[in-house]
Amino acid sequence: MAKLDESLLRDLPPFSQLSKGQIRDVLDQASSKRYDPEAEIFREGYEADRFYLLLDGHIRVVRTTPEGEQIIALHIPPGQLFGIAPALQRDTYPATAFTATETLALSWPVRLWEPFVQTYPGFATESYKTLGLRLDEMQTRITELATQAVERRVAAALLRLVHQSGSQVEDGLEVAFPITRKHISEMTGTTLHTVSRLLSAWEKVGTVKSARKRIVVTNAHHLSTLSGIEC
Amino acid sequence: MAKLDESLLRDLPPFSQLSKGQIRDVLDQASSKRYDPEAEIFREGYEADRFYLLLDGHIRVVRTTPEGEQIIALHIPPGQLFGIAPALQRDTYPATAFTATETLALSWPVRLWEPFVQTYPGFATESYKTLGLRLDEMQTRITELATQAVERRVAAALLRLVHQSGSQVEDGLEVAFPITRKHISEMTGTTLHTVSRLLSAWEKVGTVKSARKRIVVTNAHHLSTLSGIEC
DNA sequence: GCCTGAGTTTGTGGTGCGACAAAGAACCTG
DNA sequence: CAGGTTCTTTGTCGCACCACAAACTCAGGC
Repeated sequence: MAKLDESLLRDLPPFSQLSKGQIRDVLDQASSKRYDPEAEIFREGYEADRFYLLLDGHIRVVRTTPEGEQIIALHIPPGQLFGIAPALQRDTYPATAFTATETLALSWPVRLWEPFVQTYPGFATESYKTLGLRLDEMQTRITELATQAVERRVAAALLRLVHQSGSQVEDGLEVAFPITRKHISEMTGTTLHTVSRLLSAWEKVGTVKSARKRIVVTNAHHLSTLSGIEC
Repeated sequence: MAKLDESLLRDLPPFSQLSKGQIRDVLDQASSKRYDPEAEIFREGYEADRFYLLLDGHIRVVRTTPEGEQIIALHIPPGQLFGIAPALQRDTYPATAFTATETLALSWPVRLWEPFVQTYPGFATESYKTLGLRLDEMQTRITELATQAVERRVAAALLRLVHQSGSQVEDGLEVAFPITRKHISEMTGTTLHTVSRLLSAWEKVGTVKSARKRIVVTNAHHLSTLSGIEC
């Protein structure tokens, strides 16, 4: 296990209200692990024995249909808790977590969830707030899938990506991790072919720039207009 | 306010572990209200000032798109908490709640949520378990919307309806509240026309019986096969 | 460098399902 | 029971999008 520094947690919402000693305690009980890109952290349906905090990197949380198609439920940016099945009294993970990049994460055994909630001020509040945001986003995606055309859904997905995990680059906002046309199709319920066509069209009118596994949004306003979302 | 009897809560999961005195306290702080069918209980975007327990009747939780289309997020069967925005640190309701039938519900001001969680054994556990189930269902619906054809989605929606709120009748399981083709289309992301055609076809082969606002599933197995869900 | 595989682009055709339309059936009110 | 409203059924048409197919491009390994 890597040596852990208190400053790792000091500024992260679930732990920001804790004293130095409390942070020390939290860290003492954590396991730290580094993952290669495209590694599996936990798997859908398996015993939910730990919960996680993403320190560095990006995570894709994925569900697989009976037919073997994958759909992306969620992206986790650094600093967030994930795999928090215990918060919802689940004993198996409802989805599979893959790393999108090289990744560093802490984890704790589920039996510590309750003590954390009871003991640490702000931990419960922040955890449940995160859950609320995710629920909200899922509801929004359901609404989009149920009512809107592919172009709007892809535009909305791109906006969310750069909003949640975008890094400022010279000519716009870039998705902060490698992402393929296939991945985007798995977020929006379409095919990689359709996504490719949309990106090509948008590139022609200067809305995005893309390369292999990289996407830069150069005109977020245009996507806003297309998707009906303000940003 | 109606007179409240302790037996109302004794057998409901969030309160089942409470003593008589505790139940008394919970009831003393509750407001009880009766609603007509198709009444609005709370509205999306408005201040989330109370949380609710459905004693009798059925609730539809609905989201409205910018274009004014409605999509049904959730059905609440009797005995469940709803409008539990405070559990997720939200200060506005993320959706609107309509009654599907005549309805009786209790409610409490949000400031009591935290005390309930802290004080009453089992309350937090049961509330968060419910939330987990809803999250799971939403994830399943996203997956369906993203990958499956209309027929499968409608079959799956019907199965979920009779599973969660079905009442045994002579020739099968009947959806326990009035429901139109339009409502089903708003659960599955299609049009009432397509739903009508599907129900007609299924009626012809003896899978369902339907009348105005009523649906009876007479052959759940057939729907299972269509939807790929076991029931 | 060359080779292989993964990711992307673009074309062509077919179709599931939405859009539009219109009429019928059941219920509600006075 | 007349008249309106709400819910349902059924038809026809068009097209957005998927399925299939093939070629192109880039990155990494040997």
